[in-house]
Amino acid sequence: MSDPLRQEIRERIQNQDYHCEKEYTLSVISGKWKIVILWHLGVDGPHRFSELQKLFPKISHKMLTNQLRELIEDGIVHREVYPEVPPKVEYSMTKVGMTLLPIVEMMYAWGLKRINEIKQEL
Amino acid sequence: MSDPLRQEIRERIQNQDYHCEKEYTLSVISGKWKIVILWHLGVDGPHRFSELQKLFPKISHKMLTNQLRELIEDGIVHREVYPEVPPKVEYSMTKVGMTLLPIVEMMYAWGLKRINEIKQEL
DNA sequence: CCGTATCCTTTTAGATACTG
DNA sequence: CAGTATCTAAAAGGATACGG
Repeated sequence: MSDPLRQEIRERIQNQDYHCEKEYTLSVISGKWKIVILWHLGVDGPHRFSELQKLFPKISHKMLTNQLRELIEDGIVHREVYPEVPPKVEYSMTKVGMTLLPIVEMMYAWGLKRINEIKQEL
Repeated sequence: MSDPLRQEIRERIQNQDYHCEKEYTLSVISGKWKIVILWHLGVDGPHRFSELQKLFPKISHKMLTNQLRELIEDGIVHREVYPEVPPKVEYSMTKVGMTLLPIVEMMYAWGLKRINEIKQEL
């Protein structure tokens, strides 16, 4: 397992600690590569593991595996294994995952606006 | 400095790498305590350092300092020092910071809905 | 092709003590 | 009261090798 924030939030939910709704959402989308993964899966459709690797050349094998596993655990991403040789595995957004897209889009819009403001200031 | 994601995104912006708008937004609000800090400053108004400490008993002094400094660097939070003895320092949301609140609110709504769904499944 | 396990280096964050 | 510096323990993440 990786992210301790995720762990803690999940424990708090188990313990009926209901003051962490925002943190829960953040814990789902935090992680260096998660929103770009969500973006590609949500907008462009399903991707194989190796396709994601090509999209993000700098991500390590281990990191990609971890990010995907956490997204699956959180019900955001679905993993489909095709019984072929060599194996084929496809990752796609779940219904729940799709409901996150508006937030990602708002984040995109805010970031775009803010980056432009920063450029003005330089 | 702390968060390497923040560092990297800032470098990419400096280098005119404009494919990181979503990541920029995420980098601003990520950090274990930032959204709760934003929530309190945005909804309840300015707070002193010691007041924030009382709100989050588990946060360490160092962590709170770091989170606040990063939020200030990103133009989200304003720091006002009053020339008194003993010193009084107040933190408040900037105009830019206030524009983040709708995203935080969406995250709250999504988290609330999702946590309830998860409870149903148990 | 896809995923896991191990090793090892780097980074993180708490505790503590100190300054204006 | 507010903030900094140092030290230390824990954790993350890359590289690599191996298994299905």
